[in-house]
This record gives sequence, structure tokens and C-alpha cells, in this order.
Amino acid sequence: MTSSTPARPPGRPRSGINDVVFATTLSTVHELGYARATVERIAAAAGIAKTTIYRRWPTKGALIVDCLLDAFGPVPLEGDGRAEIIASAIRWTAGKLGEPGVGDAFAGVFSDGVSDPELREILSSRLQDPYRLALQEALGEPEHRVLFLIDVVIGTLLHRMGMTGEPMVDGDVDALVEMVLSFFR
Amino acid sequence: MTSSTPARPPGRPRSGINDVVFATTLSTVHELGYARATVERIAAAAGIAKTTIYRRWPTKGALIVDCLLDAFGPVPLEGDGRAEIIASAIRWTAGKLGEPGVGDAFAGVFSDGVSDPELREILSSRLQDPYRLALQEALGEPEHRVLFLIDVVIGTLLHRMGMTGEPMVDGDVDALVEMVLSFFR
DNA sequence: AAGTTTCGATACCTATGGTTTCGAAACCCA
DNA sequence: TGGGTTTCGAAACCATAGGTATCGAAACTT
Repeated sequence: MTSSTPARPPGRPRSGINDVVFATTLSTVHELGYARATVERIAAAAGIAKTTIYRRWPTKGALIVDCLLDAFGPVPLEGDGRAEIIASAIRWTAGKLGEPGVGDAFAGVFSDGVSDPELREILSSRLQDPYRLALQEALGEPEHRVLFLIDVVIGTLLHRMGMTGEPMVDGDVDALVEMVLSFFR
Repeated sequence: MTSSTPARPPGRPRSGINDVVFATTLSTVHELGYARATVERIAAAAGIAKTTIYRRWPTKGALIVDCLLDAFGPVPLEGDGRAEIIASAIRWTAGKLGEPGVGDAFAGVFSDGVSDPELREILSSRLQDPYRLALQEALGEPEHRVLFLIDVVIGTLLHRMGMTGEPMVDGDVDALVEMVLSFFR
């Protein structure tokens, strides 16, 4: 059984910098905005070479997506009843998007994806699909209804951030929860 | 009374190319996407010089915003009762965003605005405010409620377009209308 | 010690937004 | 007809950003 302990591949091992890169990426995006958070600046702030980043992530978009996956983690689907699950998921999403850099980074990649089909594919398959599948199962809703739910929640929160530069205030998140529940209940 | 017929300013008059530029901009964005629809390509397709565009619009974002204002025109607020007004406004918005190039252009400037405060200001004041004010008056709703309504409608429609590359299908627009009405009724 | 892979540094290419320059064209007025 | 003023088109140009190529040094395994 040679696969139980996967043999370390030959050569110099990769240094464990992913966490540093993720953290630096978010803080750089938070400070400078998405467009001015260049890969070169992120690398410099992380104390590594730009080539090292491009050796691990093929594009800036892929880096941001991985960064967001790391920042979000799995969606908590606790609560009894669909209403509670939906409400907590919405509030969790709003909270995450409000963390420094996260909303900017999300809006930024999303924007880039508009005119970049490859990035759009990454966004859809790596970022949206896992959450969509988890929600489908937890809510017992068909795919198109969950996709609609995601459009409403993410779209509304991102539009507010994009238009004002600030995350949505709690009162409006409450309204969003109420509105979505009145439709999905 | 010399101001009744405003004297034509001296010098060579501007050629009437705005309509051509708007149409060419949308078709170019439709064919190539927002990012690849460069100002140079738009100018070439319109048969004019790039410098002529920059003489009239200070940035690409300003050009797109004017282009969208021209494409959208005033929001029709017909129908008796708030429900009908809201429903028709949502469907009108969805229809406009579905026209070739309009949705891409909208999503594109919106994206750029995420990391460009000046563009965000243009978007907010020139594009959003007029519609917001008209809706506030027609619906008798306070500012923050109308802003929330705009976040939901535009955000949802743009998220769908950004994620799939296609405008939202009628069935989902119906769902959006129903959901919004259940909250604003 | 040999082999393999990563790292950092640097130079480089390409695309894009935006500016500058300058001669030619179009208009008004005298 | 000719001077003054402004726009137009063409071209060169600049800065920034994503991404690639190269190469010597470092860090592992066997």
C-alpha cells in the first residue's frame, strides 16, 4: 500500500505561503481596491516573488477565487425549517461580504468575469456550484430556484457594495431576509 | 434679447456623431464583450478617430454611462397602483438589460466602478439618481426603500447576466416581480 | 554527490486607457 | 476673399497591468 502515505514528490517542496498570500490579497484589495491590487503589489506585500504566485495560480482571477473560497468556507446550514436555514445563510453571506476586502474582491472578480468566459466558468463551477448544491440538498429546492435565490442574495448585496462602496447595513439585510422568505416560505 | 437663439459658438461645429457612437458602442460591446470593446475599436467601427471620442467623453466609463442613458431613456411609470407600477418597471428594466450590448455594458461599467470611486460617483448621480427620484415620487416610498428596490432588481438581473452571460429568462423575471411585490405591496 | 523542483530577480511582451501634437477641414465674421 | 476659432483625423506617445521567459540559487530525495 504505497498510497496511504503519498510519497513526497521529488525536488524542492513548495513553501507554505498560501495562507499568507490569501491574507495579503484581501488586505491589499481592502486598502487599494480590486483594480489597484495588482499581482505585483500583492506579491511584494506578501514578501514573495510575482512569479511564485503565477506558478500556483494561472490568473489573477483564479487567485481571487481561491482566496474567496478560503475566506468563505462552507456555508452553515443550521436551523430547523427552511425559513431558518435561508435566513441564517443570507446573514452569513452578508457578514462574509462585509469583511474587509472580501466584498471588494468578490465584486472585482465578478466584474472581470463579465467579459471573460473562462473566468466566468471558474466562478460558476468553483465558487457558485458548491454552495448551490449544498443549498439544493438542504432546502429540497430544484436547481433553478436555488440559482434564483443566489442571484437575488449575491446580486443585491454586491450591487449595494458596488454602488456605495460600503457593505449593506443590517436593517437592509433584515429587509432582504424578509423579502426572500416571503417568497420561499 | 440675444439669448433667445443661443449664438452658435465660433469655430468648426461638432459633427453629429453621438448617435452613431452610441449605436456602435453597444454593438461592439455586444460582439466583443466589455473589456475587449476598447475605445480604439469603437472609434474605428464608428469611422471616427479615437481622439474625437476622448474630446467628448473624458473616460470610457463616462461614454458607457451616456450610452446607457441613451439606451434606457426615462422609466415608464404607467399603471394604476404601486403594484402595477413596480411590476411594469421591473419588466421594462429586464427588457432593456436584455437588449444586445446593454446588459454587458451595464455590468461592465458597474464592475469598473467597484474600484474607481470617480466612476462610481458618475454611476450613482447620472444613472441611478434620476430613476431613484422618479420612483420615489411615483411610489411614495422613502429613499432607502427605493434604493433597496433598485439594489434587488438591478443586482439580481446583473448577477444572472454576469454568471451566465445571458439575460434572465421570462419565467425568472416573473418570479422576481412576484417576490418584490410580496414585499412592497 | 546527482537529480529534480521551487524560489527570487529581472527583463520582457502585449493590451488598454488616456494624452499630446500637428496639419487639415469647417464654420463665422468682416 | 481672408483671418480667427474650433473640431477632426492621424500618429506617436506614456503609464499601468496581466502574464511569460530566463537563469542562477536554494531545498529537498535518493
